[in-house]
Amino acid sequence: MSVGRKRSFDKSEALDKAMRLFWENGYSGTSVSDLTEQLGINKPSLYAAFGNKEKLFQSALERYMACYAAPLLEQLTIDDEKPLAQRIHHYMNNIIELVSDTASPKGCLFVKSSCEAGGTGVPEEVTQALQSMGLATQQVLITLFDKEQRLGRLPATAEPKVMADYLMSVLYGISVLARQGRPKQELNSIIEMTINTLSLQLDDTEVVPVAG
Amino acid sequence: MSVGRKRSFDKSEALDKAMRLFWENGYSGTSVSDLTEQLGINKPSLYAAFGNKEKLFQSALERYMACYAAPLLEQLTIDDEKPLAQRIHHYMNNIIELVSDTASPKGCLFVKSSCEAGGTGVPEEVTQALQSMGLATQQVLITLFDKEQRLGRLPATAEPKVMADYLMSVLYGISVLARQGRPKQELNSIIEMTINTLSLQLDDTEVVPVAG
DNA sequence: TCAAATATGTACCGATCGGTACACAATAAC
DNA sequence: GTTATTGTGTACCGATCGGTACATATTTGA
Repeated sequence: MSVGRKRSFDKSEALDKAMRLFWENGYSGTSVSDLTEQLGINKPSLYAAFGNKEKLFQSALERYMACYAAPLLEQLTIDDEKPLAQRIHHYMNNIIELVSDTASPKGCLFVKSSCEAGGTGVPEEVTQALQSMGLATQQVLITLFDKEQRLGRLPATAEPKVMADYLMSVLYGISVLARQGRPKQELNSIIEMTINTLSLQLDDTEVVPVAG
Repeated sequence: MSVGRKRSFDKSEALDKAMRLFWENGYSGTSVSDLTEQLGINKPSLYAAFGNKEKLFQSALERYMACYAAPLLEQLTIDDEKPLAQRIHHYMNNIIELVSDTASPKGCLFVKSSCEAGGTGVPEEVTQALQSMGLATQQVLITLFDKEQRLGRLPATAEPKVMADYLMSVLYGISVLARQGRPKQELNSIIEMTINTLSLQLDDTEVVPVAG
């Protein structure tokens, strides 16, 4: 065992509470006093356990991606016996559940943080971490579409990168709408149109408008 | 004429600078000292001219919507001799120019503020104003699609509200991607897929040319 | 039992926060 | 000129910011 006094709080639970605070109020909108009050611990304990406000935010962000975003993305890429359109539909449904869940703050912590980042209010390292996460997600989607294309499930004319960016933009937009308070039902109707677009890329027999 | 000493600065120019500061750093990320320093005026002058930080932000937000968002939306709804798909393509192009303009902060002030709002860091009145603005924009788009449908340019099965929400989600997502630093060229490719989706609603059989 | 190591609680640090009191400067009506 | 009115500049307010010094409380290893 380790030497010294035992920590009197659950570090994982504390990190979860911190994540939700940042999720609700953002990086600049969440003070260290807010955190210590909500986590039920003192400042020295917080700084000893998590470093400082910036590192705590980084940890909270990583927890969010690992616990919320990554599992959905993994399910999308792994479960490959079902048709791609069906998996994307399911994926988008899960995202909408996440960003409009009444038990959590509205919207997506990653999208919210990405919008807040870039200015002087957010440390440069955080901005860079967010950018890396965004590009990593994009790469996963590109790899997915690329694989489907190699398997002959997408026409040779399909562009995996464009499809990935398109899907991300719709999902990001849905997160913003959810943050604005739009009900889940309204967001769900957006899925259908998106699937239609991607279905065009999935099936050649559909009518595909071509620029001319 | 009015009595008293003349204001030594241009109120409109000052509001423009304030808007850009909020656009770059957000509401919580922008301090009154940041504002006075950038605007080149003293605190009492700022408070006399704009009330307080919250009212200044409201004014900056209204200026943004009036000078940037509204003109593009108006052009979309007024210029009705061209095909709808073409007008939407042009509208989305304009939005991308706006959110990735090198002369302004990346992204959209409205989207950024909407994501920041909802928590304790942003005054309740600001959150409500943002919500109203979002619903107003949605209503303009719904009215547009509704009108096109009544004119027989959209099939009776089209759902104006769903189309409006879909378009807004893509545009919001594009703003987030722009804030993350994605280059303009990558964002432009998203337009094509979106137009394809909306073209399905426009015409089931005819090929709709998509010109840049 | 005692020393080393780690956590907690209090109390505090300098800096900055949003906002203002007050003296003074400028302008217009009389 | 006088007076009323309005903007400017300085200097400051209490509150809060992120962060820490230090004494005390536990815990393990020796």
